[in-house]
Amino acid sequence: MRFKGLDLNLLVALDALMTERNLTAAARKINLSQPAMSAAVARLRTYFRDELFTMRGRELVPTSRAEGLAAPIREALLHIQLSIISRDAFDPAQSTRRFRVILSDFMTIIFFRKIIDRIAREAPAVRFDLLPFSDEPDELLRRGEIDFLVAPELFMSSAHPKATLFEETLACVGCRTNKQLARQLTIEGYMSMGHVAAKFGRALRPNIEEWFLLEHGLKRRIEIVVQGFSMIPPIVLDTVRIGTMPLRLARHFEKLMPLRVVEPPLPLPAFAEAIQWPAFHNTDPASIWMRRLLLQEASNMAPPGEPLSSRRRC
DNA sequence: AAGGAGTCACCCGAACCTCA
DNA sequence: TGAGGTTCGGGTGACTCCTT
Repeated sequence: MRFKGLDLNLLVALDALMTERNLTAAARKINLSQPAMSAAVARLRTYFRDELFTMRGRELVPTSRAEGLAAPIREALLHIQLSIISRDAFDPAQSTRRFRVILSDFMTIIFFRKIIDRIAREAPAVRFDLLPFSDEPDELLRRGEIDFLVAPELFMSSAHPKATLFEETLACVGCRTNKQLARQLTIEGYMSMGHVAAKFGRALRPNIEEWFLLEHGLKRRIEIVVQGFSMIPPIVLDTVRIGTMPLRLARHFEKLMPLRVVEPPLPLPAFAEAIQWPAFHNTDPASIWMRRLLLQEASNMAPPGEPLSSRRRC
């Protein structure tokens, strides 16, 4: 059977080959034998009039034509999966769905813990893979390899739908023994101290205060870079270093260790945390259910604690 | 009945490992 | 360090089965 001259099964084979980059593994993935997969590759080569894959040592390397075909094929297969195969109504109490979510340590501790507690009650068999920041979350959303990206809205592209969760502000933290934090923190004091800065992903992307400082031509002395905000409090303890982190997370750690949380001497902008999901999940009942739950919990978020002075919205 | 696609068995080349 | 054996992975031929 052919669709416009193309055997659609070949698209499944091509998708598996692009994922596995190994003919035998790709064959196993879609329940074919290795020779059958080899024959499928031959038919793909004939149809597309391109080598599609070449051998480099033991690695199967896609040609640019194969790279170009990969994304539309992935999207088409995901669309079939969501609109034809998984059309059953979503029942949270029975579902064994696994949600793959990229989010920061801040959002895991302050927000997602509540989600996990609630889901344990309402959907006990639902599972989560909470993943660290990737340098290409857009690509992962497009390929359907993650269900949600949870991040500051200003870092999100317009390529996928998104919704705002809640607003957050930044605070400076240091050890309670740090005398410079006992009085109001000045810009001079801020710039004179060593900083512990959180950066994300393999490319160590700067966070919001970094953007703000760069924009205003300010350069602080970063002595230690950590992969996540939750590393800042233990690193500044018993030192004269300071760090800048989300206020709610700072308040959380203030209860656990001798920290001092102070207002930054700069008008660091507040920022909105948001969720983003693949566009083809718009009608996926499980995704809709999860979005509703995330937004409900976000609207119930308590304010971050002692109000700091008013700030600009980012 | 014919043709296409599957499996099985085997071949070949590249990479890796071992040992003199 | 290089030769030879081993392993891994893709390709091919013969045969079978299924669909048209």
